[in-house]
Amino acid sequence: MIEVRYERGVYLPQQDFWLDPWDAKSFAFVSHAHSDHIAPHQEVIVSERTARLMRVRLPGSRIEHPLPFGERRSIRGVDLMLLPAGHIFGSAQCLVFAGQETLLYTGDFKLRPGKSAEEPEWRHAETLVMETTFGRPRYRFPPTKEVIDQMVAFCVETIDATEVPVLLGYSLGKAQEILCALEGAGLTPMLHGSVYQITRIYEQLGQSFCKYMRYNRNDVAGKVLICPPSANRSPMLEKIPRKRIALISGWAVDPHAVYRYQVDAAFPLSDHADYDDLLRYVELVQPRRVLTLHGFAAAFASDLRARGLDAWALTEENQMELHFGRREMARKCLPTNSATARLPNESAQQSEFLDFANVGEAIGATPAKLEKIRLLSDYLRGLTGEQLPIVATYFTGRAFAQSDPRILQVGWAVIFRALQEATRIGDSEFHRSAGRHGDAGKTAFEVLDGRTAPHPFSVMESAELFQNLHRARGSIAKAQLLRQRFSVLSPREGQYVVKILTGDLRIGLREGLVEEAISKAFDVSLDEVKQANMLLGDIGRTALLASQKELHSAELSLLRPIKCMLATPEPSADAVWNRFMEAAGIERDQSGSSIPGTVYVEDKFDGIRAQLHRSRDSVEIFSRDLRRITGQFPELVEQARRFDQELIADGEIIAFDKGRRLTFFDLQKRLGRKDDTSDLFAGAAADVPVVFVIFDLLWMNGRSLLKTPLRERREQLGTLVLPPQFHRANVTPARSAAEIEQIFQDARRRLNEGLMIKDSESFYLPGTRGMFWFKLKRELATLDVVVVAAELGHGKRNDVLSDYTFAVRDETTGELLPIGKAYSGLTDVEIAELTEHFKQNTITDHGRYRRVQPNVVLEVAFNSIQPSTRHASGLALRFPRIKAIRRDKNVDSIDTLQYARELAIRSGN
DNA sequence: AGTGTCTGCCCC
DNA sequence: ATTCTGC
DNA sequence: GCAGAATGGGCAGACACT
Repeated sequence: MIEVRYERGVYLPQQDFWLDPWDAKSFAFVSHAHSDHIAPHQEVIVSERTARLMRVRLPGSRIEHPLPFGERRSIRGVDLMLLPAGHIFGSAQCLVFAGQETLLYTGDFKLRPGKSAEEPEWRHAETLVMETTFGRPRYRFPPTKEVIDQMVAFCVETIDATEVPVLLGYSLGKAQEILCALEGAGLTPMLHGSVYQITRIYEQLGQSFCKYMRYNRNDVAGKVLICPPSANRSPMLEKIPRKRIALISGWAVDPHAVYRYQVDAAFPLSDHADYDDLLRYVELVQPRRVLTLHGFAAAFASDLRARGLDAWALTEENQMELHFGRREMARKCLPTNSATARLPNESAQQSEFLDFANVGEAIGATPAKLEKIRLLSDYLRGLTGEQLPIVATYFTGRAFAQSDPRILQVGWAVIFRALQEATRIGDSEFHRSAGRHGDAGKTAFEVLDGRTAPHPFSVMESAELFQNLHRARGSIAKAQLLRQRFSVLSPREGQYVVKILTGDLRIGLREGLVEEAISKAFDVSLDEVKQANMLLGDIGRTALLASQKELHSAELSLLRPIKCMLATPEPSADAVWNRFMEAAGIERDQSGSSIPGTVYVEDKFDGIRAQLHRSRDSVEIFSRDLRRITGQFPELVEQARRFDQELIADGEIIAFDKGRRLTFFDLQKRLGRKDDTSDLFAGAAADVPVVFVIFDLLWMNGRSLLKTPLRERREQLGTLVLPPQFHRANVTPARSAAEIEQIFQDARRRLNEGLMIKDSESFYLPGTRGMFWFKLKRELATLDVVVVAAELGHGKRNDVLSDYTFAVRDETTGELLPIGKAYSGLTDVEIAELTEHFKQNTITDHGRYRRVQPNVVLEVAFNSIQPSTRHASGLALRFPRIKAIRRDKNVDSIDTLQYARELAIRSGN
């Protein structure tokens, strides 16, 4: 086989011949005239057209051998032939003959036909040396015509909006391809100077184009600007106020290309072969050996080996997709490992918060979880120790850590007010924008766009902003602070400030994926990260510890809350039992151990999940989301001091008086109430007495019980002496689905909402909703109701009527009285159908909200029903959800107000 | 002072 | 809380 | 199976408005 080496260019030592070397050599083949290829070699082999282009781009003297395509020649003892490569005008492949052996070097090439490059040709060769810029399966380009149509549509729309379309493509090759693509679309291209110059040379070489103009800054209106990518963010373009920029490149298929390259649109028109064409080319050439270079060389070689070919990468530069346009740009492009790689010549000032927002956009743009994690971890890795905890917290949609007691007291009203004042937009326009999106973040982006004077916003400044918002008293002061900031933020930054304020990032990434990104970024185990985050309740601090490899310093300790174990809902005793059988079956297969046969059944309590920490001299109570609620239950704290042991107990606080369980409704009355510690037993505590029902023991006398089976935990719990106002949850063992069902029926008779069913051998798994605890609930009753109004949803449901107000009939007057609203329970398809129906059955249209003909009957389920002033019926449902669309019923057969009242009375409310 | 509006990692 | 959806 | 998004009602508290 012909020997091949690689050293900043392909080298054939037996022939002493270089192929596309970066540095000046005595004798080399130059495949095409891109500037990175045309070093001042002494003697070159080129195609005739490349020779012409090269003379313009690299003046000076050298020995040239301009060869026609398809003719075999011998030059300086090298036996070779050039073939068209289809990459750009004049681009060539080089076929080298050595005895019986041949080697085909592709240079840059593509197979799909272009309008300004020759048709590619190929020959069989034993060795194929090929470029693999797009050697990954995700780079499959759509049909060229489709891309061109999109590109033309982009230009037309932009001009219609009286803005200037700017298309970015290399001045040699890509720009001319774009020019050809625009032919016949009725558009007038205007060429950047460097593009103009090259295009003229093309014309001298016999290529013809549609009519075009040279760039003239006073005449851009209605034209399509074609510029090299380096012009993005350049002073020239900055002078054009209203423009939309599109990148024309194979990298456009990356879902986050728009954010990475800071453009408004991106179209995948490439002069390189895509993944499928790379594979196809290998099949056409039928080589015995393949050597890959550029782009994803290693990955592509590995794919070929998986197909049984002898294939190896000549370089290991696998990061090329980060350097836009590879070699041509690589020299000018800053090296970067971040997801925010930018085109060269970016404006000098950089905003850290904009980086953060752009990473968020990139994460939101890809649906793939692993890609999200990769983007985030790359970004986190590049942050300072000061920034890291702040930004990690932002990515969970919070301004402050979970365990941080600070709250912002900033909601929609304050945000909208601040936006409106910052932009001085009139009410009607503002509400039109807000109404169109149903998403505060998007509204912020839209209204801020072009109405602010952005300047850089650092991560630390953003932390100060949130701190100040927290400190400010009153919605007016908060709105004022926000307004000041909005007016100096870019729209994207404003959008992300709003996203954090509303706690809704909506980029398909929440705490779980942030944990994974931290694990990946700092090369620590995911378990350790989760463990530390659970213990600290602070993802930012967790990230910082991870970066310092200090995660082990977080430990389970008394007086620091841990996440609680959750139960998976199941609709029937059979379903629950089957789950246990499945789990036991799997376990038996693996370990040979026997099925436990017995599960623990407890009442499900309708109160507040709570965690009691009792140390030698203090007591704390935490809610299920780790908030400290000690102050709300002073009498429980007082009683808890009587425990003999130090312990952490898991349980439920329920309203309880005179030996009788009260409802959640009763408990709620004292929940938000502020307690006056000087008057412990006077107010709220006396009003609504509570008890703490303990059902699990997590820690006792210095020992963690998390990895002790439930059976043993319950045994220990059984030995505790309980102070007044502390109860122990009863456990009933069950050995079959029928037994569970029996216990469930009993619970029902006691008007209990359901059961908890637990694997007696399971460990306590904080924060997980696993296959060890289940909850069994069933509706007491359902109501048949009729929809009287429909509203547009939010986020991705912004265009559908997904939110329904429904009514029952008052028998005495015949009136339809609203009793609740629901969205939950319908599939997207059903929502789409109902949207269509309601649009055609609208009585009055108030924009986002419309009253509709009462002709759709829903069966709704609910957790409880109680008196309320919210709806005209005087009743309200807790956790309403749609069970079914009752197409078999009409408005005459819905349930009555009288029946609903009966249900409310029967359930004790 | 009385009423109305908004908010809450609200609680479920 | 609940439910559906995409991975 | 998991994680995420998009939805429900109700209370007390804090402030704004009149």
